[in-house]
Amino acid sequence: MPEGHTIHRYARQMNLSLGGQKLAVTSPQGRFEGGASLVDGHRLDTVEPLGKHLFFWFNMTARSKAASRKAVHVHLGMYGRFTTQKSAEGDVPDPRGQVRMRLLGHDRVVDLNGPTACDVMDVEAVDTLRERIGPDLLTPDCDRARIHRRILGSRAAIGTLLMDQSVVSGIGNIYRAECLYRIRIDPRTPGNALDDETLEKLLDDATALMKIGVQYGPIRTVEPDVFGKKRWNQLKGDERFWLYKRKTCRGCGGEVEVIEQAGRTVYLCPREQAFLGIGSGC
DNA sequence: TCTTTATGTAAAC
DNA sequence: TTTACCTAAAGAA
Repeated sequence: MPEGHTIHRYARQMNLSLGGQKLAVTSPQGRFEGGASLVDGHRLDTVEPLGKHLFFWFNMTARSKAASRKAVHVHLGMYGRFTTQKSAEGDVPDPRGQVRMRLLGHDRVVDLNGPTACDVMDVEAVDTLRERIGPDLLTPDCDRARIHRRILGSRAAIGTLLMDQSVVSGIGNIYRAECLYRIRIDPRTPGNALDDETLEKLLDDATALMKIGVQYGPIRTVEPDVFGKKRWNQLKGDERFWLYKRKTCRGCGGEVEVIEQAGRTVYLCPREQAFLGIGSGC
């Protein structure tokens, strides 16, 4: 389920299972053979998450040269996923499906299937890419002020802005709909109709929800205390949400409205979510 | 078992 | 604005 929380979760897992090790890097499927051979046999320093992107930083130190770094850049897109399995010498599991990249460490093997992007980048190329990616709410040094400037200075709809990865990175279609419902703002509200305080509340809520996502995996936007923790852990499908993909709103029981913004389906509650700005309340 | 749909983005029109 | 990428889960039959 790749929204930003999944990326942070993977980074955490893979730093634990592969970080600091020299890895055998291959492309069982073949589509990443060239890239894999560049980093094969090198040490994985760290796995860095940024929005919906992951960077596997390899130490490329050559015998006679100063240290250099290269990154395998991965974007999962809609279908991509990593799977981690145990492995031992002489007992490495067969790749399942179309495995673009396989990372083999001391006792774990990580397979990457179905990514949108998987390529090797040097430091400069990563810096260029970084410029296109807005602050990540899950990053400790997240530049909230920059997000405020972009949103409060834009006439575009808040629902569109939240999905624009150059404005704020990591939020996907589920968190967008659910956060806007939770603070009761209509997704069509222009960014510049919000005030500082409301926007801060929105970003705080998104951050809190995504942190829960990093901890548990599947997205849940309903508070644990509504159900009791045991039940909460077992919520499935649209039970986990207020609105997303639901026919009725969990809050008021009314019909959920479905619209489209920037080519993606948005769910909203027309009774509870307020449209702010010109024309509201008239 | 088959068909539809999706948490995303970039390229093509 | 639409299509393509590529995979698996969910829904329909």
